[in-house]
Amino acid sequence: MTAPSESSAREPDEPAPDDGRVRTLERPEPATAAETIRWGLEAEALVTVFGRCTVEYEGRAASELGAGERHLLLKPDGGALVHTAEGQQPVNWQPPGCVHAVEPREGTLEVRSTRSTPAEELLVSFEETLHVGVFAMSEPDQLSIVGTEADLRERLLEEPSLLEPGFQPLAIERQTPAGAVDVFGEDRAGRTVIVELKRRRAGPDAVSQLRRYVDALERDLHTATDLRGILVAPSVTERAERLLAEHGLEFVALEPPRE
Amino acid sequence: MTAPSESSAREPDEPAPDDGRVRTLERPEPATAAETIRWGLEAEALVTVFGRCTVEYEGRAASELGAGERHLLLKPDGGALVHTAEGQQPVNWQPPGCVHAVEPREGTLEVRSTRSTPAEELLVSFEETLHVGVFAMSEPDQLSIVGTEADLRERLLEEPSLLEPGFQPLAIERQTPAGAVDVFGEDRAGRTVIVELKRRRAGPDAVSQLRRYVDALERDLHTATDLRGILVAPSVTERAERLLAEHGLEFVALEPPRE
DNA sequence: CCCTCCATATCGTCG
DNA sequence: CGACGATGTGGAGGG
Repeated sequence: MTAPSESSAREPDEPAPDDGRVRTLERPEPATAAETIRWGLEAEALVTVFGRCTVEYEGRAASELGAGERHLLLKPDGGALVHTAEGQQPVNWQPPGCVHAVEPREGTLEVRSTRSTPAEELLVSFEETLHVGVFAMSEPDQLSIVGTEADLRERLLEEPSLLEPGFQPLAIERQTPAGAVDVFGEDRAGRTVIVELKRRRAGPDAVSQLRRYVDALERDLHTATDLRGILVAPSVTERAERLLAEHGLEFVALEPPRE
Repeated sequence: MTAPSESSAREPDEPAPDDGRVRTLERPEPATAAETIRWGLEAEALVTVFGRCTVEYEGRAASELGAGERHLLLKPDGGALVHTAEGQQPVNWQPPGCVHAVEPREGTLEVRSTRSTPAEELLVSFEETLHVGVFAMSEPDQLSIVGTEADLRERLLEEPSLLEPGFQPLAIERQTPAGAVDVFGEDRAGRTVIVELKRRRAGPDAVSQLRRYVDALERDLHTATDLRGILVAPSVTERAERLLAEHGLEFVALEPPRE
């Protein structure tokens, strides 16, 4: 890795400038790193550690990862993420709510994150600590998102004829012995209609889900003949389409709104 | 945020030491930041940007996020992750395979990640760039993990009597019109057995899946009476248990091995 | 807590 | 590239 311009010299352990929101260490000694990381976690900051490390996990499953350069993210809510060069998902992690413990140990820096229910532990051992970053975070801002299944449901409720002329929605999340139905209503002829919504192309799972609700409601209402199940999604896979036909279920193409 | 020890002064834009594996910038100008980030991406390094920014996404859905301090991770494989103080998941992201573009623009630093199929774009606009990090990553190391569904299957195949005395596995991933069956075999009486495995407590979804396979194979083999469907998992939920009973399916408790 | 289900799910594998 | 199912799925909402 060749730098694009000249680098200034700064001794190991010498902290980078602290403007009150960022603090960094370059190649710190384990003891120095541990002190700064603990301080950052105490201050509810986001802490990063980059270096050569091994990772061990034990809990719902168990895993081992040999030595390599990794990027560790410690969140103020107790979450931990270990990222490698590849993949959107962290190679190892710990969910929010964990307790982070940082200890220098035999020349290495050990970061241990633990929780109970379920009992889980993540251990990241840095044999080389190349960078520590402490970043002051702002209060969380609300993410606004459109194009979800809830948006698709709103679209259908605002314009029920998108399902078919004469459709009348009567309830959302109506309970059945098999779970809650997305949209429950009646068609023009007064027949009960059960709608299962999917925000994207639907597969066999979606059909099974719809089938469960229809079965449950047929048993519950003893009205086997006058019950329709309709899958609403942008499209269906071929196997899903066959499953729908086999069980007398229907499909209506509809996309979630984009605004 | 009060530092645990004295900070040295370093001017903005003055790069931190470059030992060939880490390079950082503190409070860089947008143009300087863009240059270093481009250089880092070019070098297949992992690049981080911390600062105050807004985030916009448009693609499979669409989202907006107001200004706040966030941590951006740009991966050499083309992935992007925007992390806030909270949550294990990034608040916004882009999967691997994207093209990252970095531009200074009207006093801000814009990072844009795009891909096609599906067409998606993520735009992170930093109104304040507080830190840039460039980290040289090692080649990926294999993660070894135990306790998966595959491990549970191996356990069952090595000791078929764990299902029941006399069980004989005949195939794994046997194809049916509804998909592949986890384990396919015969019981002591010569009846066909379909096994669906779950590494953790099983819910209604797992029962539906098993039911689909049993239905498909009954139609395919025309042997409605001599076909058994067995769900193998550490445990089942109450609703799943009722669904199993309703459809004449069975349950056997078994956990994935831990070593 | 458990249960249930959505997700810009992501990821691997297979056709 | 699409389909299909596993995931240490995570996260939200309800009981």
